[in-house]
Amino acid sequence: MIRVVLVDDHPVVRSGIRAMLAGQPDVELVGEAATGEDGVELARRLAPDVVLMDLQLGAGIHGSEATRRIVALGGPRVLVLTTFDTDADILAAIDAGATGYLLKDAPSDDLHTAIRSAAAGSSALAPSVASRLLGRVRAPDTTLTPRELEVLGHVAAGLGNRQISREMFLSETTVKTHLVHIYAKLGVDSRTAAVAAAIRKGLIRPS
Amino acid sequence: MIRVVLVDDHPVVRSGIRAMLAGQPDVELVGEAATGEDGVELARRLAPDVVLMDLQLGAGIHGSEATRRIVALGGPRVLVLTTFDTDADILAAIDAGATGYLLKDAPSDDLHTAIRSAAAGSSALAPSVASRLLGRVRAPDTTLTPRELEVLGHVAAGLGNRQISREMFLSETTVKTHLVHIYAKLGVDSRTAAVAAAIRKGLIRPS
DNA sequence: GCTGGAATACACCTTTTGTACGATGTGGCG
DNA sequence: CGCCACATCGTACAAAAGGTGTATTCCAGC
Repeated sequence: MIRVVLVDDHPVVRSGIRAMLAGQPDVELVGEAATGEDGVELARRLAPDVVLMDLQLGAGIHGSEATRRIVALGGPRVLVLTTFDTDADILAAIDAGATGYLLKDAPSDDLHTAIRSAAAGSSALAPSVASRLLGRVRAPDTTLTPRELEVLGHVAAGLGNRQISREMFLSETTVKTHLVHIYAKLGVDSRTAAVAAAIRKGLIRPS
Repeated sequence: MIRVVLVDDHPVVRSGIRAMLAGQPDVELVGEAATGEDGVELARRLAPDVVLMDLQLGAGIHGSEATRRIVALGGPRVLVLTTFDTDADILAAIDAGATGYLLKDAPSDDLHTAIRSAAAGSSALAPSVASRLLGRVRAPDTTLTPRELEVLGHVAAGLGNRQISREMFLSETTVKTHLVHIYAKLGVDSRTAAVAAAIRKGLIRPS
């Protein structure tokens, strides 16, 4: 029997996960918490096999910080739950020692298999997302320089080259040069396509 | 018995709402949909009393657009589900005829009372949103036509005008005409700025 | 049966953007 | 020191996008 603790600030999500796990004979939901602090405390006290951790907790410590503390306990594996796979802090959670991550809109089968492989200690990420994550982390040359990222941010904000040049105290030519490099690295050939690609890869945050 | 249809792209959320409604004697969940299109179709066919509508649907039409179409049917009341009450498009949903809105992190009691008051025809707006509604002057026509939304979606995907024209079986000039209208409605003057504005207003999905 | 929005389409012109050559300076590193 | 990535600027040209004006069709609403 795999003992699971769930940490999520949304009652709806907790209820949904609870319902999804209810039908599983080899999984038992032993505790729920709405905040990171409570989650850490619960993990310490109940020593579950797996902790399902939401990243965007409304109040208190962030999910990745809670993950770090739970991993430090030594026992439980942490599976990160997140709404968007474009989320930049998935990497932070992995870095904090999360065993894997799951999209909240994943079908319930993915949830079950992910829990089981996490409990089994396999540090492999969920199959459906593993390739995407790996592709993002070690993609060929998607490493934009700081300056290029800055330019890309302004492009995504809808600024033209001249506006960007003024904003960054550059000549328009330099902005263009940066853009050429950005296009090459992202494999696109227009500013709008670059924004689309950057959002898809989580290089910039849409807001 | 209040008949309810649920529209949300997240299986976890659907499962959670379903579990929350299961214990209610006077509420019956008669249908679920994962996309706006399916939701509209379901509302048309089942003629429920209340439709629970998520705003951020992963693919297809936006929740506010689905709300508009369902309200146009005449029968069902639409109760909007949203993750953050800072969401800009709550107003769009209210404008589209939603009876009220509900935060996803609301306790289950709130959900039940909101459903009942929606079914009774009275609107359930949280104070914070109500005040913002009062303080806001009528936004100048940000309602894009379906065709314009379609064009905007392709623009956000990074396509050029010619590619869009081929994709939609149009002439390039027609695409341009649509874009001119889109720019006017969004208050911008370039395709990239339009994408930025559309993402900020939740008109299109980033990913 | 008229009005008006939506969708379609074109011409003409200006501005912006992308591309293709360059070029210089700086800082880190083997 | 020499190499290289990064950042900076230039000119010139081609392609794409944006701006303005006009026009037709269709369909819904008054």
